[in-house]
Amino acid sequence: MTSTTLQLNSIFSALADPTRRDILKRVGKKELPVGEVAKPYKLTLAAISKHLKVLEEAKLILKRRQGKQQLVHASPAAIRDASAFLKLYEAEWTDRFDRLEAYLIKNK
Amino acid sequence: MTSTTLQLNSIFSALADPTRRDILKRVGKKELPVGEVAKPYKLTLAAISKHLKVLEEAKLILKRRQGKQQLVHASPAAIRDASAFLKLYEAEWTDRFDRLEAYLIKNK
DNA sequence: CTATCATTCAACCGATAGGTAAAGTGTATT
DNA sequence: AATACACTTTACCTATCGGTTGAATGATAG
Repeated sequence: MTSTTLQLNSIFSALADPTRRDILKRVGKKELPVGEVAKPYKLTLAAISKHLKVLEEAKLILKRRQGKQQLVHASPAAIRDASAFLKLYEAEWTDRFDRLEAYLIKNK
Repeated sequence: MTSTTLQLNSIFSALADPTRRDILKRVGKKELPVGEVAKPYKLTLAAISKHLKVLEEAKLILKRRQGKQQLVHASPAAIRDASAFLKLYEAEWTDRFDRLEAYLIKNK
């Protein structure tokens, strides 16, 4: 598999989990330490730490150490890749789909 | 969980598999019977049928029966939802990220 | 009706995902 | 040096995923 394929695999599977999408939303607005990231969820810190690892491996977030804390923020590159993938098909499919639907209605 | 959340879960996890992304790409160009969809892959028809079910449940494809065959085509609505989700954050994150990077470089 | 073609469903399997609890690591603080 | 704080890693559990084979279904052809 190409590296792009592997990247898309990890980006989309990272985005498939609602907790991770929510984390992403929050660290996109403001850089947060892991402890703060974890607060809204009724999950253990270990679970959040795992979610962050998945997001980091998909390059959707970056971490930097500041003293004892690890500060987390969203990284736009991966989101741009996923978004580009979807945009590529969006317009084309919409056109084809509209023509097909019109045809099916006409011949029903 | 809201229905939008559930939809995004199923859309992104459907897109996380490279075989499914490839199928999607092909049925976006041309409506194909299941047997044709299956041909390029070294998987059983049953496996492809499962992949199609996942895509259908995510509303990324639609099927219609024509005689013995089931014709498969891409449906743009779900792709638009996922694309909208990503676009929403793309610009915002890019801005924030650029400012943060500039700050970190200045203070390194 | 029966046979055949196109596809799906059911049962099963090994691997991966998401969660926990508990031990381990890195960085201040005293 | 010892303790505390902020995570991360490990070991484990259960559920889901992606695949297989083989039986079942739906639609047409003879």
